[in-house]
Parts: sequence; C-alpha cells; structure tokens
Amino acid sequence: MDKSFDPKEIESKWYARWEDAGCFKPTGEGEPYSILLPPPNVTGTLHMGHAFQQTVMDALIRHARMSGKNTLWQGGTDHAGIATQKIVENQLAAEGKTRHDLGREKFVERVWQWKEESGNGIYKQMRRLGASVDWSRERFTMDEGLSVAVRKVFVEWYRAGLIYRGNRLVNWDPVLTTAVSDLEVNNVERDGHLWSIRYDVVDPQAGAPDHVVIATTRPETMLGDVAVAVHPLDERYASLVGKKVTLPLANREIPVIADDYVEREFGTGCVKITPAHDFNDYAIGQRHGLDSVNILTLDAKINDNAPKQYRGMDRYEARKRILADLEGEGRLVETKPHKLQVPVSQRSDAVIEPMLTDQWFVDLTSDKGRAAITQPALDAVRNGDIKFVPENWTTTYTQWLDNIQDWCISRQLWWGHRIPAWYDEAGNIFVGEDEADARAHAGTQPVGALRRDEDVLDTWFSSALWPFSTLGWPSNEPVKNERGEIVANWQTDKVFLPSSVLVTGFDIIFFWVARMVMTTLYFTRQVPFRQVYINAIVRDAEGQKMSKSKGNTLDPLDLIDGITLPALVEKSTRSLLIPQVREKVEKRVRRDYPGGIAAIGTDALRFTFAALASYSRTINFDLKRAEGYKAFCNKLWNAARFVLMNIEPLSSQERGWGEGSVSTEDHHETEPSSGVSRHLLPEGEGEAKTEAERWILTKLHATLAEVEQHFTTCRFDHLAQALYEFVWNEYCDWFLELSKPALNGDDAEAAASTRHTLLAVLEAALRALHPIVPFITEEIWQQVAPQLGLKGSSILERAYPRTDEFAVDEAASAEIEWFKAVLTGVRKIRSEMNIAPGKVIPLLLADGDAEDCRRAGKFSAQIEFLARCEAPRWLASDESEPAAAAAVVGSLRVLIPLAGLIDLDAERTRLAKEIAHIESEISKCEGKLGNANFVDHAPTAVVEQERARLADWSGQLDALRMQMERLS
RNA sequence: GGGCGCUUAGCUCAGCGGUAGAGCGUCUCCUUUACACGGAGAGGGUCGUAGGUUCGAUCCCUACAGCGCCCACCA
Repeated sequence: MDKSFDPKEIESKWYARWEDAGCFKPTGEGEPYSILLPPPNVTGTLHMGHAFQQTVMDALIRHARMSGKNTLWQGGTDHAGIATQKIVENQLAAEGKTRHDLGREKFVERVWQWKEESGNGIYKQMRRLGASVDWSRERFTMDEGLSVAVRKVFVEWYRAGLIYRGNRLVNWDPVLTTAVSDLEVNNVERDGHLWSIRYDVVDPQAGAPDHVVIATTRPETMLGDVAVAVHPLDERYASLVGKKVTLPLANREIPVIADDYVEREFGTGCVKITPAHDFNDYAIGQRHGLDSVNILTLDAKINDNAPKQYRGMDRYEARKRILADLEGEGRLVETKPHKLQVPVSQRSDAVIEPMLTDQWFVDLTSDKGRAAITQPALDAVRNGDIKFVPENWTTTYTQWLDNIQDWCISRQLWWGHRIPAWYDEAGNIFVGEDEADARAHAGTQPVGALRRDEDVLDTWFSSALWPFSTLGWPSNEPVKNERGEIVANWQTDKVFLPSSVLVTGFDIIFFWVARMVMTTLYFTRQVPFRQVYINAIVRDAEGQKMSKSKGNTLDPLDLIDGITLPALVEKSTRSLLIPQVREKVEKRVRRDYPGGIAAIGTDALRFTFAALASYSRTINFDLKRAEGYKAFCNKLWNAARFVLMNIEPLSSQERGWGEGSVSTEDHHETEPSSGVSRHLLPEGEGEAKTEAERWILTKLHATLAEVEQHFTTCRFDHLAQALYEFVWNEYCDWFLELSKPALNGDDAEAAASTRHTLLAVLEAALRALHPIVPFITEEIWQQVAPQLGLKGSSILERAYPRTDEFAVDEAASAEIEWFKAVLTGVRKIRSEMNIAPGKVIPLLLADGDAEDCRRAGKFSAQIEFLARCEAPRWLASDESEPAAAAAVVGSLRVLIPLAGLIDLDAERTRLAKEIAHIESEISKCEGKLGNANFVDHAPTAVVEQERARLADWSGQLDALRMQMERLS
C-alpha cells in the first residue's frame, strides 16, 4: 500500500465492477427495502443538494443491502416539462426560430433528441458519487410504461368525477403563455404605487356623494372593472350602494355593491372590482353575479374589449398611458409609494397575470374530492402510516392539505403528457386512454370530427405516480425498455411498495410528496413510503444560499477531483452575462479559493455530508471540514497499512476481483465471531485474548449498537461521529499502540491473537463504514479479507457488522481505562514539564492498592513502551521517596523523579492548579450532598453517583496534597 | 396575518433535567520505525435576555429580543 491514500486511483476502479457484477440489483431474498430516487430533471446537473441527498440515500441503501434485505434503489429522470421545453426553445432562438416555426410534432421530436443526447449526464455524476442505484431499472417520466400509467390515472379520475374541466381564473405566465399552479408562483415584495382615482356617480342625489375614490396598485385593470365595492356597514357610502358610477376612460356604467371583503380602513374604503384579473375580485364577482370583462391577451397586452386607444399595448405601457390620461382628466387624486406582493413565475420570472382560461383540474376541495383524495392523504400522516423525520414537517404537510385548492393540471406547452381528451364540434368532451376508448365510453355520439386537447399535463402529475408507475403499474405484463430489457414487473415488484423511506427536500413536500401520497393511496390503497426524511438545504460555509450570481456555488465533482483557480474562475463566471456580477463573482472566488480546490475524493465528501446531517434545517458546507474528513480517510488507510505490515504474508491467497468465483459463503450469515477464519490462531483462542483485544471488541460492540440506532433515526451526524471516534480515538490511538508491544513481545500466542483481532476489528470497521465511504473501504477490504480467509469478492457481499459478533467484556474495559489514566497522567507531566518526548524517564509507583499492583504488573511492558520510560518500579517500603512529579490515578501515585528533569517550582504550581480544580469540584459535590432537599428528592442513583464522585475526588485530593507536602 | 425553525468555545455545529462536547482554527512541544492528511498536551463557554416550574435548568414553561424559512386574497 502507498503511504497515503489517493482517492482518484481507488475510486476509478470499483464502481464499474460493482455495477457490472449486478451488485445493485435486488436479490429477491429477504425483507424488501426500497428507496425512490427523486427523479432529477433531465436538464439537471449534480449540485451540492443532490450530492448530499444521494449520500444519505446511498448510505441507507448500502446498509440495508448489507443487512440482508431485498434492496431496490429505484432511479430515473423527470421530463421536467417547462424547464426542458425552455432549453430547446432557447436553442431555437439562437437559430432565430420559435417552436411555432417547427410545429408541434417536429418540436417535440427535437426535444426527445436533445433528451437522448444530454439527458442522462447526471447519471455519470451520480456514479462518481458512488450512488448504488439499480440502473437496469432506470425509468423516465415520459417513457412508454409511465405514459400508460398517466393516461390510466387521468381517465380513472375523470370517470370518477375527480378531474374536471372548467373556465377559471388561473395563474397565467404571459411569457411562457401557460397556466401554472399556485405552487409555481412566488410572491415577491416590490416597490410600487397606490393610485387613487375618482369615479363619478351617475345622477348623484343631493346630500349624497357625487363621486367615489378608489385605490389601486394596478390602474390598467380598471378597463375591466365591473363594479365598485364598499363595506356593507360603511355609512359614508351606504347611500351609494345600488347606484352606478361611470368608469372613466371606458365610459361604462358600473354598479356600486356592498361586500364585507372590503376593509373600511384601507385607502378610501372603496375597491374597484375586476373579476377577470384578480382572484379576490373574481370571488366577489361570483358572489354578486357580475360579468367578467377580460381586457388582456394571453401575452398580457390590452385586447379589444378595451377602448381603442389602448388596444395592443403591453400591460405596463398601458398603465403609464392610463395614468397620464386620468391625470389629464383630473381624476388621479393621489399617487403614493406602496410596497406590494407581486406574483412572479418561478420558471420565467415573469409577473403572473390572473387569467380566465379553460383548464383541467383535480378536485381536491369538494366533498367528493376531499373524501376520495385529500382526506386519505391527511389521514395517512395523522395516523402515523407515514412519518416525517424530523417530525415537525408533519405540521407543514397537514396545514397545506387543510387549505388546499384544486390542482390545475393542464399546461399550454408541447413537451409533456398530452391530455387524453377530445372535443367534438359542439364542444362535448370525450376522455379515454385513446380516441376509440373515449368514444366508447361517451354517453353521446360526437358531433362531427374529434379534435384532441392541445394541452399537456403538469410535470408533477407524472412524478406523482412515481412510487408505483416505476414498478410496472398498471400493466400485468413485464414492462420493457426500448432495448427490450425488462425494467419492471408489477406482479413481482409490488413488494417494493411502500418504499421504506423517501429522502427529499422540504421545497417539494407540496409539489411531490403530498401528491404521491394522494395518487398512491387512491390507486394502490397503500402509502407510497413509510417514512419521509426531509434533508437539510446545503448552504455555503457562511450560511448563505448557494447561487451562481453570488459565486458561492460548489460543484461536488470539483471537490472530489479538485480544480485549479483559473479553471474555477472560468467556470464560475462562464454563464454570467452582467459584467458587474462577473467581476463580483470572480473576486469572491479568488478570495475564497486562492489556491483553487484540492481534491478530497468522493469518500471524504460523503463522510462530510454524513457528519453534517443532523436534524437541522440547513447545513453549512465548509471545505475545511471536508479536508478534516479527508484526513480521516488517510488515517484509516494508514491504520490498514500498519495492520497489513504486521501480518506475515500468507501463501496462495485468493485476492481481488475476478480471480475466483463470487462466493457467497460469508454472505449474511449469523454465525458468531464474524465468520472469520481462525487459521491464524490456535484452537480456543478466545481465552487467550489479551485485555486490550477484549477491550477494543467491547468498544466495537458499543459503537455498532450506536450506529444501528442512528441508522433507524437517520442521525448520520451521530453515526459518522461514532465511527470516526471508534476508528481514530480508540482503534488507532490506543489499540494499535497497545498492540505494538504485543506484536513485538515474546508471547507468540498473544502476538497471534493480537494480529487476528487487529484484522478482525479493522474488517468490521470497514464494513461498518462502507455505507458512508464505499470506495476506500472496498479498496482496503480487498487486502484485508484474504488475510482473514474471507472468500467473497467484494465488501458488498459481507453482512453489515452486528453487535452480537463481538463480545462485551466490562472487566477488560476497566483494566484498559486504568492503563489509559496512567499513561495520560505521565504524558501530561511530560508535556507540561517540557520533557522531550524521546527522552526515556524513570517511573516509580507508590501507594495504590492490590488492584493497582496487579494491573501495573500486567501492563508493565505497555507502559514502558508507550510512556517511553524505564520499567516501572514500585517504591520499596523502606526506600526514601525522591522528589518527583506525580500523576494520581485513584490512590496510586505515578512518580517521575525530578532529578535533572523537572523544575520543582513548576511542579508545585502544577499541583496547586490541580488541587484547586479538585477542591472546587469537591465543594460542588458537598454543596449538593449537604442540601437535604437534594438528598431527599433526587433519585437514589443520582445521590449515590454524587457520593461516589465525592469519594473519588477526595482520594485524589489526598494523594495530591501528600505529594505537595513531600515537595515542600 | 398564520405556521415552523434557530440563538451553546474564535468559526461551523452536536447535546440535554443531575460532572458543558466535537470538527476546524489558536498556542506549546515533537520528523518516535502506520499516518506531519501525523503524535503528545494546553487554552477557550456565567449555553440570546428576563421571569417561572424543580432538590437541581443550557435542557421544561412563559414573555421578550435578534436571525431565518414556509404559507396567506388587504385593493
């Protein structure tokens, strides 16, 4: 093995071997365990959020797989309607064309072509991450099988009366010229104005007002006004209700109505009502039986319902003109600045225009829709069939469903699942899986020819079916891909429903999670998943959201492979068009990464994600931290190197992949002592184990218990930390060091036993770590396994380590803890007294009890080796004690004679400090124990513990004081 | 307006009714034969503020302050 580990070299070889050997496919045996990959957009590239999320999923999947479960990680991509269509439209724009120049069929063809060429780039990146997806079952939300599922769901819901078509006010994106759902609209606060406009009353009566002043932030919509509303109890305007006012500019007469939606205190208490262009006004219009006057075209220009002079003008241009005209007529009473919420399309950044259009909806709000779809989705979470982790997301989910609106599922796009509906010439609707089916199920004969609906479905409609459509539903036959390979078979694959855990971001709880629950419950009567783990959002080291325009994004692959500063600068600024932004970003990149980014490798990146994955809502990705975990990988590597260096090479070992047949001999067996060959050891070696071996096995047992727990609660931070501490602070810091005297000592049996334990514990640690750091563990395992006589060809075939493989020995642990205390005491003195680490010092033992005596004898060689001292010697009873520095362990004093080594004053100061510390601890203890309330009320165990502590401290204090006296 | 988080060591974060922890950074010593991507040690916190519950509060409760996110129809 090389002196330090090189991620690049080891990562390049393993993934393809695992994949080629079919390691990621379900075994068909054991309890099913499955995870759905949230299908990335075909347009997507891997970002830090993906990398984090996929690390979590891969860790869970690998753990389940090694635990003997029948494991499926279902992968695939989403057609991402708008996003993908836009990319291809942009390409066309570069050629000076629009999609209309091509026509629908040619355009869609071109999108498919683009999808084929660049669609699966993210898969390559996922492979670099080590994501063990079963690629042979890869699906696409628009592949043939999934299209069948989409049509079936649409048709069934339509026939059940749960999907309807209606002319409704919807959120309209005038740039993309399509409807979008509520969720695809962001409300952004912007500076605007509140304009007050005077409307004159028709035939005013004496003593009553002759005009009203309305306030608006959107004066251009007044051309579509159909009423003015006041509050029913507003005395100022009571006499006007039922009268008419003249709508300026349009010169239409419109009524004054009363509606308690109006806030009397806001503005003048008069509101213009424009049902065709405002959601509230639409509702008022419905209540009062008002007509709607639509004054906008689909690309947000003034239409022919408006006075001539405004027709064809863009909405903002019209606003200016209207304000000017009002001003000219003296009707603009006031203009004042006003902050308002502007609805903005997530996809195009265009300001959304409420627009009256014909659209398709899923009924989620009528009694029927609630009962059939919404309520079951709520109940599944409320009754615990689906659990959110962390739990508090439950509230978010249920509150949204409690206030849900019908889901607008039609989009005026070309790329997507075309709605399976047809119209005859009389406008009758025919819905079916195809035209024939639609006709067959219709109650009436179509009038004239049928014409298919032009619209496509919301992209989330097909992803809502992901949990079961990917498994082959609704076909009873195996589903094949275009190469004729079977990708799913509902009859056999339904065991993977419900999936075990869904790992996803909170931002798509509504878009995706809730809708999967709805569809899956409705069509399969099962929940789609048992658990929803909401992963944190990845931010930069300072907690800032990562964004290209800030220049603080990180490409996971750049962390893995490293990147030079010039390349990073070029990459970060490539897509930025505004010079000022470019400059700012470049500056930042140069500041944050003056030397570029050093390669840390996939394993270190994954370990970092795991270590950061607490239940916190955001995680701040700090490169420094990742470098720390790279060091951990190197530590592990070198520990393995040490172990292998100390094993005598074995003859005729089968090594590596491909040399032997794949053996499953050791796969998931439950035999004790890790199924490890004992050919290195004599029979009955169990009794021959040294104290240190029994101690490290006890530690391993405890660590594995903890790890298992953290897997079930998704606490990857704790999991990573437990393993980190075990490997570094227990195995490397102590066990390897303790093993050195044993390996080099005279006791051949102890040496052999130690070698075996070094290997066995390392091998188990590799297995335990593998779900998080798959590459390095496989690489090392390949070298370690043969030494243990293990036959499998990959660590993937080994069972995840279980606690019961490793015996607990509390007595041995106590022995080693004693040893560690002695050693730590000596080291502390050495360090604080500035005794050169290499200097061999004499060591005397004094006082202590029989246990100390026994232990000192037993650990003599280890103490000598690790403390770099002469063989420890007990102070004879008649021997006069030399002036010495002392470490106190219980009642034992470990003495380092001063002669030539230690400054007497310094030692006194050191002792005084320790004494002061212990005295303060003692006074705390005494304070508690002297408090009758504490002794009476606190649990006995707590009181006892406090007493024990007091005794312990007191003993040490005595020893320290005695030592102090001797030095005086 | 409703909801949900967060506030602990210089930084990033765990923790949790009963001795305040980690990583990184800082300081000291050390190229000791697995590892300087290392070893040995040190320093550093009245756990946002104010009350309350309790024998005991960083942890539970209540208010307050600051920060953040998500939903929502005040023109």
